[in-house]
Amino acid sequence: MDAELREKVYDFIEKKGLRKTVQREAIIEAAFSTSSHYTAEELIAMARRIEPSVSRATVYRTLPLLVESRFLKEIDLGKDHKTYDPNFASRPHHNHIICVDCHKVVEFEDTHIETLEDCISKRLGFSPATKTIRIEATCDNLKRFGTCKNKPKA
Amino acid sequence: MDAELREKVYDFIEKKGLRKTVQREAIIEAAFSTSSHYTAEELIAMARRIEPSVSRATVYRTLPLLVESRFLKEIDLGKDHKTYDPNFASRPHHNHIICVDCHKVVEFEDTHIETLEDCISKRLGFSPATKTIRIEATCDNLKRFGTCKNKPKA
DNA sequence: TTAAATGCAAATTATTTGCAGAAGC
DNA sequence: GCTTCTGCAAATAATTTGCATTTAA
Repeated sequence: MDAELREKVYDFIEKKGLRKTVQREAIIEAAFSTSSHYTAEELIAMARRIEPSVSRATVYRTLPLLVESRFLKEIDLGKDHKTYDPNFASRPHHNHIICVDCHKVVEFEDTHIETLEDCISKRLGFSPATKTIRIEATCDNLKRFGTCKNKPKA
Repeated sequence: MDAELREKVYDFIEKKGLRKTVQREAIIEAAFSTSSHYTAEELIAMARRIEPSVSRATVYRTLPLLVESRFLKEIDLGKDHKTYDPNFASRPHHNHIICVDCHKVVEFEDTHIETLEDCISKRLGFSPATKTIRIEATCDNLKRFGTCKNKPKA
């Protein structure tokens, strides 16, 4: 986990008047030591590798805190469960494109989209805040081979 | 409900080899007789006003069919439940901007965004399909008055 | 010392499913 | 008549919560 980020996260914790517990430390460490997206359940497993006493409840209670801190973001990949993306600390403006078939997710940034969204928000009488763009598309594998690697049987 | 749309929906039903039942008719009628977004639970209530025998299970079984037909779309408003938007039949390319505080939702269309997304998709090796844009922002009421009408107490 | 945080297990909420009877084609 | 659909009620899955206990500050 990036040292600078770690410091920022603990600053946030402290400013909120929250306590530094071994469980929270483990969860934070786990949450930001990967660049992969994960579910709450997966984070429990990762945190327990660092500190086995971490309970499901504590992870579920810590996740909203991290989301509130803005270092972690809840993203919608169209699944039944929430997915978390730890990469907003380093790239606050990225978006996701998802293959409708193999569910491959690619992150991207684009300044034009940023600008455009600002314009649109203002035009509609809003002050832009968080933006979520999700493009669902067909990846090249599907186009070329009629199927992609991980295409579910369904 | 728009007559043209009704015909298209029943075409879809028929092409899939599905049967036309009173319950399905009521659900379809309810689903497309409003331009408001709704939850499954709300659709149950609306459909029952037309045909009281409609059960929860049938609504939950019919919703994925309508989504598959592309006339209804599941949208993510950041709630714990799914939200459905019946306006994609008339405006297939619209997007949503949501006030982070009062949860007001405004629909908008923008050709530039369309174009930009096509470019981005292709650049990343995808063929554009469904696009979801959700902008979370602060609405003017909040900016002006420090609060918006429906701001939850939380 | 004392308020906040934890683990556990039970509760909640949205959604899904098995099954026996009803109904479309 | 043969399937597909339906309602019901029970099952599931993700997440939340109450409470007694532990722990950080």
